[in-house]
Amino acid sequence: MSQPDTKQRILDAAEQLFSREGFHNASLRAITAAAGVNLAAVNYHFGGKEALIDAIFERRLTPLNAARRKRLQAEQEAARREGRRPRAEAVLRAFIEPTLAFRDSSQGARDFITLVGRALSEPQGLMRETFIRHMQPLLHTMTGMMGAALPHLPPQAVFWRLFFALAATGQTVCLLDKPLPWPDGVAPLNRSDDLLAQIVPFLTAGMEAAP
Amino acid sequence: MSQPDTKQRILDAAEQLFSREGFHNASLRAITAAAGVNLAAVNYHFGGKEALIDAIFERRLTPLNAARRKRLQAEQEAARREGRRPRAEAVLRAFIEPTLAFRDSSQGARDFITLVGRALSEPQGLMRETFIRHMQPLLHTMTGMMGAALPHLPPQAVFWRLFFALAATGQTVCLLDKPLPWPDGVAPLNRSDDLLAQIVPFLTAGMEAAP
DNA sequence: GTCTATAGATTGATAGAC
DNA sequence: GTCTATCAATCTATAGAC
Repeated sequence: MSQPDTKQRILDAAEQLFSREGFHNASLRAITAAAGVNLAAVNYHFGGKEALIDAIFERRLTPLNAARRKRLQAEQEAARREGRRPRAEAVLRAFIEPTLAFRDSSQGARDFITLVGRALSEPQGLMRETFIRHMQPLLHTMTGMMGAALPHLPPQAVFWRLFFALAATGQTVCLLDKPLPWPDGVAPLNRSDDLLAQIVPFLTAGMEAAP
Repeated sequence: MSQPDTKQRILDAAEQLFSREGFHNASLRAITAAAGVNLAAVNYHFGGKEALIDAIFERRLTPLNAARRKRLQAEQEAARREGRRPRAEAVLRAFIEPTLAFRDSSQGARDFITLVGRALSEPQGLMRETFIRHMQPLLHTMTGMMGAALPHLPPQAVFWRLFFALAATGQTVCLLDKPLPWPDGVAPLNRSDDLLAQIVPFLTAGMEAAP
């Protein structure tokens, strides 16, 4: 590879343009121009426009979900060692805190979060299916731990409350990365620890509400 | 108008195709073919492809937000009459119940909900701005009532908790209209009263959590 | 108001030189 | 691996007959 980072440059540009303009509205000409590579490079290195989607999600979600899983396993281990159940708040934090750290890490990460919002808003299609495929094992683990944390709740209720909590978290993180008409005197919660301090009590109370 | 419902037929088809394929990926050819009208009819009746967006959101959000506002005013009036504060749960229900009734009303309504999800997932653009413009006055009213319902909370906390609650509601309603890999033994909550019974306690507990 | 025909621009992909 | 040149398909929008 005479240009050893051509593939990464293309992924950076595609991530940014797919998230800002949408997959269909971001042309290969715009992507390759932003990446500073030749128009034909996408087809040479990836095989086509659609193959960029897999590569983008793979690159971001593999390390992010590994960080989340590590946090889940730490709580699992701590609960076992201390002879207690896992805590609902810890399970939520194991998902949210790595998410916010990821979001704070780069503009490319913030673009990727916007792209995740687009992926989930599609009724079907490659982006949506790729994202779901990458998330499913982690969500399965989280559901199990949440059931252990809330043993008095019916499994159906556990599942749906976790669904609501992750929907709120995901939509909030996505919306924070976009311009919104904030009312007077309300700060946009740009600092991750401020957001954490607001959302964790909200979600924890929801998870632990009386049935 | 020799074809008095040409405009409505176009709106129906555009709503369905914009929500399923995305704005840029739904061509005027596909829309006019689905509507059974001529290709040139969109430009004649609306002036262009982008003008369809305004017409679609206007047609759906005007009656839906009127129903929500009516429910808010009923709670406002009941609280005044009984000399109490508005209830957080009633404010939430004033938003959610008309939403679910709307969703149950037709396939076109479900398509529109998917389209709202797309509108919010865009970082900018006509769809996003049109939706926000239609929602802002109602959200302002809801924020004020939620502040009256939770007078012990700082206004910042009231705002953000309502934000989380609406993010969870919106994302949940959007996701329910799309195929998801439901785990074994979990029903998709297709019945609106089942969803209501699960989500209202979750959100109410979050809104009323200790600060 | 509806229709055909078409202009004018843009797209993803690829063949072939280097 | 990179680049130019180009093909074939698609798009929105519009001119003009009826």
